Amino acid sequence: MSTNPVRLDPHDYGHEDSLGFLISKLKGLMMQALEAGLADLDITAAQGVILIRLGREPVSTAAALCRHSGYDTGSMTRMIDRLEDKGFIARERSTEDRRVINLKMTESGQVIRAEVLKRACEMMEPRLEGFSVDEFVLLKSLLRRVLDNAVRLAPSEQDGGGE
Amino acid sequence: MSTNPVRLDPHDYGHEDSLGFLISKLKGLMMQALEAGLADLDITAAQGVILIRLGREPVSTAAALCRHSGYDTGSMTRMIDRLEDKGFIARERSTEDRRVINLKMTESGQVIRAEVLKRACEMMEPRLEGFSVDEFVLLKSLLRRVLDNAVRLAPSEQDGGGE
DNA sequence: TGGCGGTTACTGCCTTGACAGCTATTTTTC
DNA sequence: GAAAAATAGCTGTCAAGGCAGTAACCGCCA
Repeated sequence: MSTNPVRLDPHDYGHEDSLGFLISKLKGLMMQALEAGLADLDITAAQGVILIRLGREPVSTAAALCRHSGYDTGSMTRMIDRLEDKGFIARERSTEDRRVINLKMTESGQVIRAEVLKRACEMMEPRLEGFSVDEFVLLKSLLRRVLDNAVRLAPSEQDGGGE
Repeated sequence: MSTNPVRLDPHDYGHEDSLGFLISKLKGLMMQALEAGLADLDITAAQGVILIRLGREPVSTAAALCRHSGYDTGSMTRMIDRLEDKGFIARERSTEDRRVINLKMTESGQVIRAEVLKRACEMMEPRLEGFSVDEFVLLKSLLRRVLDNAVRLAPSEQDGGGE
Protein backbone atom coordinates (compact mmCIF):
# COMPACT_ATOMS: atom_id res chain seq x y z
CA MET A 1 0.00 0.00 0.00
CA SER A 2 2.80 2.39 0.79
CA THR A 3 4.94 1.33 -2.19
CA ASN A 4 3.90 2.46 -5.62
CA PRO A 5 4.39 0.01 -8.47
CA VAL A 6 3.47 2.57 -11.13
CA ARG A 7 6.54 4.31 -12.48
CA LEU A 8 6.12 7.03 -15.08
CA ASP A 9 8.82 7.60 -17.66
CA PRO A 10 9.08 11.19 -18.90
CA HIS A 11 10.10 9.80 -22.25
CA ASP A 12 6.74 8.05 -22.65
CA TYR A 13 4.57 10.49 -20.76
CA GLY A 14 2.66 13.43 -22.14
CA HIS A 15 1.12 11.81 -25.19
CA GLU A 16 -2.46 10.94 -26.09
CA ASP A 17 -2.65 8.00 -23.72
CA SER A 18 -1.36 9.74 -20.63
CA LEU A 19 -3.76 10.03 -17.75
CA GLY A 20 -3.47 13.80 -17.76
CA PHE A 21 -4.38 14.07 -21.40
CA LEU A 22 -7.33 11.68 -21.12
CA ILE A 23 -8.75 13.49 -18.10
CA SER A 24 -8.28 16.97 -19.53
CA LYS A 25 -9.72 16.18 -22.90
CA LEU A 26 -12.66 14.31 -21.43
CA LYS A 27 -13.48 17.13 -19.04
CA GLY A 28 -13.39 19.61 -21.89
CA LEU A 29 -15.63 17.57 -24.16
CA MET A 30 -18.11 16.83 -21.39
CA MET A 31 -18.42 20.48 -20.41
CA GLN A 32 -18.73 21.47 -24.04
CA ALA A 33 -21.50 18.93 -24.60
CA LEU A 34 -23.32 20.04 -21.48
CA GLU A 35 -22.95 23.66 -22.53
CA ALA A 36 -24.60 22.86 -25.85
CA GLY A 37 -27.32 20.84 -24.16
CA LEU A 38 -28.23 23.72 -21.86
CA ALA A 39 -27.96 26.53 -24.39
CA ASP A 40 -31.70 27.04 -24.81
CA LEU A 41 -32.16 27.31 -21.03
CA ASP A 42 -29.98 30.44 -20.99
CA ILE A 43 -27.62 28.83 -18.53
CA THR A 44 -23.97 27.86 -18.80
CA ALA A 45 -22.57 24.46 -17.93
CA ALA A 46 -20.66 25.98 -14.99
CA GLN A 47 -23.86 27.51 -13.64
CA GLY A 48 -25.70 24.25 -14.14
CA VAL A 49 -23.13 22.37 -12.11
CA ILE A 50 -23.48 24.83 -9.24
CA LEU A 51 -27.25 24.52 -9.37
CA ILE A 52 -27.01 20.75 -9.23
CA ARG A 53 -24.74 20.92 -6.24
CA LEU A 54 -26.73 23.59 -4.46
CA GLY A 55 -29.96 21.66 -4.80
CA ARG A 56 -28.68 18.62 -2.96
CA GLU A 57 -29.23 20.24 0.40
CA PRO A 58 -32.11 22.50 1.35
CA VAL A 59 -29.73 25.26 2.42
CA SER A 60 -26.08 25.84 1.71
CA THR A 61 -23.51 28.65 1.73
CA ALA A 62 -21.07 30.17 -0.69
CA ALA A 63 -18.11 28.89 1.30
CA ALA A 64 -19.40 25.33 1.16
CA LEU A 65 -19.83 25.58 -2.60
CA CYS A 66 -16.28 26.90 -2.88
CA ARG A 67 -14.81 23.99 -0.99
CA HIS A 68 -16.75 21.57 -3.10
CA SER A 69 -16.15 23.09 -6.51
CA GLY A 70 -12.66 24.51 -6.18
CA TYR A 71 -13.69 28.06 -7.00
CA ASP A 72 -12.32 30.84 -4.84
CA THR A 73 -14.70 32.95 -2.81
CA GLY A 74 -14.47 35.95 -5.11
CA SER A 75 -15.45 33.95 -8.17
CA MET A 76 -18.22 32.27 -6.23
CA THR A 77 -19.68 35.61 -5.15
CA ARG A 78 -20.13 36.59 -8.77
CA MET A 79 -21.34 33.15 -9.79
CA ILE A 80 -24.05 33.50 -7.14
CA ASP A 81 -24.77 37.00 -8.44
CA ARG A 82 -25.48 35.57 -11.87
CA LEU A 83 -27.72 32.82 -10.55
CA GLU A 84 -29.52 35.26 -8.31
CA ASP A 85 -30.06 37.68 -11.21
CA LYS A 86 -31.67 34.83 -13.13
CA GLY A 87 -33.94 34.15 -10.20
CA PHE A 88 -32.73 30.63 -9.46
CA ILE A 89 -31.35 31.16 -5.98
CA ALA A 90 -31.92 33.63 -3.15
CA ARG A 91 -29.54 35.04 -0.55
CA GLU A 92 -30.61 35.17 3.04
CA ARG A 93 -28.40 36.38 5.87
CA SER A 94 -28.05 33.84 8.66
CA THR A 95 -29.26 34.87 12.09
CA GLU A 96 -27.13 32.32 13.91
CA ASP A 97 -23.83 33.40 12.33
CA ARG A 98 -24.09 36.85 10.87
CA ARG A 99 -21.05 36.31 8.63
CA VAL A 100 -22.93 33.64 6.73
CA ILE A 101 -25.36 34.10 3.88
CA ASN A 102 -27.57 31.08 3.38
CA LEU A 103 -28.39 30.18 -0.19
CA LYS A 104 -31.78 28.76 -1.04
CA MET A 105 -33.11 27.64 -4.37
CA THR A 106 -36.20 29.37 -5.62
CA GLU A 107 -39.05 27.42 -7.13
CA SER A 108 -37.91 28.25 -10.65
CA GLY A 109 -34.42 27.24 -9.58
CA GLN A 110 -35.66 23.83 -8.55
CA VAL A 111 -37.46 23.43 -11.86
CA ILE A 112 -34.35 24.40 -13.78
CA ARG A 113 -32.18 22.16 -11.65
CA ALA A 114 -34.31 19.12 -12.42
CA GLU A 115 -34.14 19.89 -16.12
CA VAL A 116 -30.36 20.42 -16.00
CA LEU A 117 -29.92 17.12 -14.19
CA LYS A 118 -32.08 15.32 -16.73
CA ARG A 119 -30.12 16.76 -19.63
CA ALA A 120 -26.82 15.99 -17.96
CA CYS A 121 -27.81 12.33 -17.84
CA GLU A 122 -28.98 12.44 -21.44
CA MET A 123 -25.64 13.94 -22.39
CA MET A 124 -23.63 11.34 -20.52
CA GLU A 125 -25.41 8.13 -21.39
CA PRO A 126 -24.40 7.90 -25.05
CA ARG A 127 -20.83 8.59 -23.98
CA LEU A 128 -20.98 5.38 -21.95
CA GLU A 129 -21.98 3.28 -24.91
CA GLY A 130 -20.28 -0.09 -24.86
CA PHE A 131 -19.92 -0.03 -21.09
CA SER A 132 -21.46 -2.60 -18.82
CA VAL A 133 -22.68 -1.44 -15.45
CA ASP A 134 -19.78 -3.27 -13.81
CA GLU A 135 -17.27 -1.48 -16.00
CA PHE A 136 -18.88 1.86 -15.25
CA VAL A 137 -18.71 1.22 -11.52
CA LEU A 138 -15.12 0.04 -11.87
CA LEU A 139 -14.12 3.18 -13.75
CA LYS A 140 -15.62 5.38 -11.09
CA SER A 141 -13.95 3.47 -8.28
CA LEU A 142 -10.54 3.76 -9.95
CA LEU A 143 -11.05 7.48 -10.49
CA ARG A 144 -12.16 7.85 -6.90
CA ARG A 145 -8.92 6.30 -5.71
CA VAL A 146 -6.81 8.69 -7.78
CA LEU A 147 -8.95 11.58 -6.62
CA ASP A 148 -8.55 10.59 -2.99
CA ASN A 149 -4.78 10.55 -3.46
CA ALA A 150 -4.92 13.95 -5.15
CA VAL A 151 -7.01 15.44 -2.35
CA ARG A 152 -4.72 14.01 0.28
CA LEU A 153 -1.65 15.45 -1.47
CA ALA A 154 -3.17 18.88 -2.11
CA PRO A 155 -1.70 21.64 0.06
CA SER A 156 -4.92 22.12 2.01
CA GLU A 157 -8.59 22.76 1.47
CA GLN A 158 -9.59 19.15 1.63
CA ASP A 159 -13.23 18.44 1.12
CA GLY A 160 -14.05 14.79 1.20
CA GLY A 161 -17.41 15.64 -0.26
CA GLY A 162 -19.60 15.63 2.78
CA GLU A 163 -19.07 19.15 4.05
CA MET B 1 -21.98 -3.40 -28.25
CA SER B 2 -24.57 -1.10 -29.75
CA THR B 3 -26.91 -1.32 -26.76
CA ASN B 4 -25.95 0.58 -23.66
CA PRO B 5 -26.60 -1.13 -20.35
CA VAL B 6 -25.66 1.93 -18.31
CA ARG B 7 -28.70 3.96 -17.39
CA LEU B 8 -28.27 7.17 -15.43
CA ASP B 9 -30.97 8.30 -13.07
CA PRO B 10 -31.21 12.08 -12.60
CA HIS B 11 -32.23 11.43 -9.05
CA ASP B 12 -28.90 9.77 -8.29
CA TYR B 13 -26.70 11.74 -10.63
CA GLY B 14 -24.74 14.89 -9.90
CA HIS B 15 -23.24 13.93 -6.57
CA GLU B 16 -19.68 13.22 -5.49
CA ASP B 17 -19.49 9.86 -7.18
CA SER B 18 -20.77 10.91 -10.57
CA LEU B 19 -18.36 10.56 -13.43
CA GLY B 20 -18.60 14.26 -14.23
CA PHE B 21 -17.69 15.28 -10.72
CA LEU B 22 -14.78 12.86 -10.49
CA ILE B 23 -13.33 13.97 -13.82
CA SER B 24 -13.76 17.67 -13.16
CA LYS B 25 -12.33 17.60 -9.69
CA LEU B 26 -9.40 15.43 -10.73
CA LYS B 27 -8.56 17.67 -13.65
CA GLY B 28 -8.63 20.71 -11.39
CA LEU B 29 -6.40 19.16 -8.75
CA MET B 30 -3.94 17.83 -11.31
CA MET B 31 -3.60 21.19 -13.02
CA GLN B 32 -3.27 22.90 -9.68
CA ALA B 33 -0.52 20.51 -8.61
CA LEU B 34 1.31 20.93 -11.90
CA GLU B 35 0.95 24.69 -11.61
CA ALA B 36 2.64 24.58 -8.21
CA GLY B 37 5.33 22.23 -9.45
CA LEU B 38 6.25 24.55 -12.32
CA ALA B 39 6.03 27.83 -10.43
CA ASP B 40 9.77 28.38 -10.12
CA LEU B 41 10.20 27.86 -13.88
CA ASP B 42 8.05 30.93 -14.56
CA ILE B 43 5.66 28.86 -16.62
CA THR B 44 2.00 28.01 -16.13
CA ALA B 45 0.57 24.51 -16.27
CA ALA B 46 -1.33 25.38 -19.45
CA GLN B 47 1.87 26.58 -21.09
CA GLY B 48 3.69 23.46 -19.94
CA VAL B 49 1.08 21.22 -21.51
CA ILE B 50 1.43 23.04 -24.83
CA LEU B 51 5.21 22.73 -24.67
CA ILE B 52 4.93 19.01 -24.01
CA ARG B 53 2.64 18.57 -26.95
CA LEU B 54 4.65 20.80 -29.26
CA GLY B 55 7.86 18.94 -28.55
CA ARG B 56 6.53 15.62 -29.73
CA GLU B 57 7.05 16.53 -33.36
CA PRO B 58 9.95 18.50 -34.75
CA VAL B 59 7.57 21.00 -36.36
CA SER B 60 3.92 21.74 -35.76
CA THR B 61 1.40 24.52 -36.33
CA ALA B 62 -1.01 26.54 -34.26
CA ALA B 63 -4.01 24.91 -35.92
CA ALA B 64 -2.75 21.43 -35.08
CA LEU B 65 -2.27 22.43 -31.47
CA CYS B 66 -5.82 23.81 -31.44
CA ARG B 67 -7.34 20.60 -32.68
CA HIS B 68 -5.39 18.64 -30.15
CA SER B 69 -5.96 20.81 -27.11
CA GLY B 70 -9.43 22.17 -27.71
CA TYR B 71 -8.34 25.81 -27.64
CA ASP B 72 -9.71 28.10 -30.31
CA THR B 73 -7.30 29.73 -32.72
CA GLY B 74 -7.49 33.14 -31.08
CA SER B 75 -6.49 31.79 -27.70
CA MET B 76 -3.75 29.73 -29.26
CA THR B 77 -2.28 32.75 -31.02
CA ARG B 78 -1.85 34.45 -27.68
CA MET B 79 -0.62 31.28 -25.98
CA ILE B 80 2.07 31.08 -28.65
CA ASP B 81 2.83 34.77 -28.11
CA ARG B 82 3.55 34.05 -24.46
CA LEU B 83 5.76 31.07 -25.20
CA GLU B 84 7.55 33.00 -27.91
CA ASP B 85 8.12 35.95 -25.59
CA LYS B 86 9.73 33.56 -23.14
CA GLY B 87 11.98 32.26 -25.88
CA PHE B 88 10.74 28.68 -25.85
CA ILE B 89 9.35 28.48 -29.36
CA ALA B 90 9.92 30.32 -32.64
CA ARG B 91 7.53 31.18 -35.44
CA GLU B 92 8.58 30.55 -39.01
CA ARG B 93 6.34 31.16 -41.98
CA SER B 94 5.94 28.11 -44.18
CA THR B 95 7.15 28.40 -47.75
CA GLU B 96 5.00 25.53 -48.98
CA ASP B 97 1.72 26.91 -47.63
CA ARG B 98 2.00 30.59 -46.92
CA ARG B 99 -1.05 30.59 -44.62
CA VAL B 100 0.84 28.36 -42.20
CA ILE B 101 3.30 29.38 -39.55
CA ASN B 102 5.49 26.51 -38.46
CA LEU B 103 6.33 26.35 -34.80
CA LYS B 104 9.72 25.12 -33.70
CA MET B 105 11.06 24.69 -30.22
CA THR B 106 14.17 26.62 -29.37
CA GLU B 107 17.02 25.01 -27.51
CA SER B 108 15.90 26.55 -24.23
CA GLY B 109 12.39 25.38 -25.06
CA GLN B 110 13.60 21.82 -25.35
CA VAL B 111 15.43 22.10 -22.05
CA ILE B 112 12.33 23.47 -20.35
CA ARG B 113 10.13 20.86 -21.97
CA ALA B 114 12.24 18.03 -20.59
CA GLU B 115 12.09 19.57 -17.14
CA VAL B 116 8.32 20.08 -17.36
CA LEU B 117 7.85 16.48 -18.42
CA LYS B 118 10.00 15.24 -15.59
CA ARG B 119 8.08 17.28 -13.04
CA ALA B 120 4.74 16.19 -14.49
CA CYS B 121 5.72 12.59 -13.84
CA GLU B 122 6.90 13.46 -10.35
CA MET B 123 3.58 15.15 -9.71
CA MET B 124 1.54 12.24 -10.99
CA GLU B 125 3.30 9.26 -9.46
CA PRO B 126 2.29 9.82 -5.84
CA ARG B 127 -1.27 10.30 -7.02
CA LEU B 128 -1.16 6.74 -8.32
CA GLU B 129 -0.17 5.31 -4.98
CA GLY B 130 -1.90 2.04 -4.31
CA PHE B 131 -2.26 1.29 -8.01
CA SER B 132 -0.76 -1.72 -9.68
CA VAL B 133 0.47 -1.32 -13.22
CA ASP B 134 -2.45 -3.41 -14.42
CA GLU B 135 -4.95 -1.19 -12.67
CA PHE B 136 -3.31 1.89 -14.12
CA VAL B 137 -3.49 0.48 -17.63
CA LEU B 138 -7.08 -0.55 -17.03
CA LEU B 139 -8.06 2.92 -15.86
CA LYS B 140 -6.54 4.49 -18.94
CA SER B 141 -8.24 2.04 -21.27
CA LEU B 142 -11.63 2.72 -19.70
CA LEU B 143 -11.09 6.46 -19.99
CA ARG B 144 -9.98 6.05 -23.57
CA ARG B 145 -13.24 4.32 -24.40
CA VAL B 146 -15.32 7.12 -22.88
CA LEU B 147 -13.16 9.67 -24.63
CA ASP B 148 -13.58 7.94 -27.98
CA ASN B 149 -17.33 8.04 -27.52
CA ALA B 150 -17.16 11.71 -26.58
CA VAL B 151 -15.05 12.57 -29.61
CA ARG B 152 -17.36 10.64 -31.89
CA LEU B 153 -20.40 12.45 -30.48
CA ALA B 154 -18.85 15.92 -30.58
CA PRO B 155 -20.31 18.18 -33.29
CA SER B 156 -17.08 18.24 -35.26
CA GLU B 157 -13.42 18.97 -34.84
CA GLN B 158 -12.42 15.38 -34.28
CA ASP B 159 -8.76 14.78 -33.70
CA GLY B 160 -7.92 11.15 -33.16
CA GLY B 161 -4.60 12.25 -31.82
CA GLY B 162 -2.37 11.41 -34.72
CA GLU B 163 -2.59 14.43 -36.96
C1' DT C 1 -8.23 32.41 -65.68
C1' DG C 2 -11.19 33.64 -62.14
C1' DG C 3 -14.48 32.96 -58.67
C1' DC C 4 -15.85 30.31 -54.45
C1' DG C 5 -15.42 27.65 -50.39
C1' DG C 6 -12.37 26.20 -46.82
C1' DT C 7 -8.15 26.92 -43.94
C1' DT C 8 -4.66 29.58 -41.22
C1' DA C 9 -3.50 33.04 -38.34
C1' DC C 10 -4.53 37.29 -36.17
C1' DT C 11 -7.29 41.04 -33.70
C1' DG C 12 -11.08 43.32 -30.80
C1' DC C 13 -14.48 42.51 -27.41
C1' DC C 14 -16.56 40.13 -23.67
C1' DT C 15 -16.97 36.76 -19.94
C1' DT C 16 -15.12 34.52 -16.28
C1' DG C 17 -12.00 32.66 -12.95
C1' DA C 18 -7.72 33.68 -9.85
C1' DC C 19 -5.39 36.60 -6.63
C1' DA C 20 -4.97 40.14 -3.23
C1' DG C 21 -7.01 43.17 -0.14
C1' DC C 22 -10.94 44.59 2.66
C1' DT C 23 -14.89 44.58 6.33
C1' DA C 24 -17.73 42.28 9.47
C1' DT C 25 -18.28 38.64 12.49
C1' DT C 26 -17.08 34.58 15.19
C1' DT C 27 -13.88 31.75 17.73
C1' DT C 28 -9.76 31.12 20.28
C1' DT C 29 -6.31 32.41 23.54
C1' DC C 30 -4.56 34.58 27.31
C1' DG D 1 -13.09 40.54 28.83
C1' DA D 2 -9.56 42.09 25.29
C1' DA D 3 -6.37 40.82 21.79
C1' DA D 4 -5.37 37.66 18.15
C1' DA D 5 -6.56 34.35 14.79
C1' DA D 6 -9.88 32.41 11.78
C1' DT D 7 -13.92 32.58 8.79
C1' DA D 8 -17.51 34.44 5.42
C1' DG D 9 -18.43 37.28 1.96
C1' DC D 10 -17.44 41.27 -1.17
C1' DT D 11 -14.61 44.33 -4.52
C1' DG D 12 -10.77 45.73 -7.65
C1' DT D 13 -7.60 44.19 -10.80
C1' DC D 14 -5.56 41.13 -13.94
C1' DA D 15 -4.93 37.04 -16.92
C1' DA D 16 -6.74 34.02 -20.13
C1' DG D 17 -10.08 31.65 -22.97
C1' DG D 18 -14.29 31.95 -26.22
C1' DC D 19 -16.57 34.22 -30.06
C1' DA D 20 -16.97 37.05 -34.03
C1' DG D 21 -14.89 39.31 -37.65
C1' DT D 22 -10.82 40.02 -40.97
C1' DA D 23 -7.06 39.24 -44.27
C1' DA D 24 -4.15 36.22 -46.68
C1' DC D 25 -3.83 32.08 -48.90
C1' DC D 26 -4.79 27.30 -50.89
C1' DG D 27 -7.47 24.04 -53.67
C1' DC D 28 -11.18 23.15 -56.62
C1' DC D 29 -13.94 23.53 -60.56
C1' DA D 30 -15.96 25.59 -64.22
